[in-house]
Amino acid sequence: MKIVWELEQATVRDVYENLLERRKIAYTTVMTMMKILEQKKYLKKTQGERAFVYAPSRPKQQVIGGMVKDFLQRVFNGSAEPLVVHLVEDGRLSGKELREIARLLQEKRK
Amino acid sequence: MKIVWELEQATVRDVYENLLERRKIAYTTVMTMMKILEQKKYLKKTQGERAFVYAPSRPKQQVIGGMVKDFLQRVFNGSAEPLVVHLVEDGRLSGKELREIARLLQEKRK
DNA sequence: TCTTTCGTACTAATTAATTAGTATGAGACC
DNA sequence: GGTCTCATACTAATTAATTAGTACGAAAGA
Repeated sequence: MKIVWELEQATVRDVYENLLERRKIAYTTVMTMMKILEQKKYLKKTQGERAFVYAPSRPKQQVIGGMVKDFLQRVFNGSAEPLVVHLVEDGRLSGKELREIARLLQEKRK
Repeated sequence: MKIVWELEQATVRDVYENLLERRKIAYTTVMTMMKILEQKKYLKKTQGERAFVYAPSRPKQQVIGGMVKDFLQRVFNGSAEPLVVHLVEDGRLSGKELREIARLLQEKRK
């Protein structure tokens, strides 16, 4: 999905070649995965010049939102606050990021 | 794991009965799972009165931290800030929680 | 036209995760 | 001692996810 989001639209070959740079994988494997993503309605395909062209069928934000929600449910029983606390306290956020978040909160709380 | 964390320590039967309240599951299934968790070093067992008693072998914070890190890596390429932004903007946080987080940030940035 | 290349559909092998059955033994109970 | 309950070890069935092979057709190139 990440790759298709990145490219906005892509053929199996596009994704295959992109993935190959990072790991050994068969062309048909990519095809199968993309077909499944299509069945699950994450991608939609249209007939291209030669091969099918796949494009995301749901906004990335929505998909990611769902994943975050699932994770939250599974690990934190659905509540977001402990996760934020964890992230803030964990030291993985730079000073700059912390400032941005603080600013965001200001906005939000108006 | 959640159940063992909750109880601090538990036998297979404890966990089994706890789970049964929420869904149908076989005793031996729970046993198998706990054995695997033990192999993976999430639980350690000691001989109890009759059955083995299992206890967490790693701090909950550490385990959850690992899960958060994995999720972050997979979904956000490892950066925490976009996730926090997402959580804050998503409307799943109450006013009270937002205030707490703001306060936390104050602390942090000192 | 013949051969090579590319793409798809269909099928299948492999691996991992989940769930559970069976044999067996130790102790409790009568 | 015989039997019932509970626990474990070992094995296995089921399901889901991942990865890939094969057959075949279209079309591009020589």
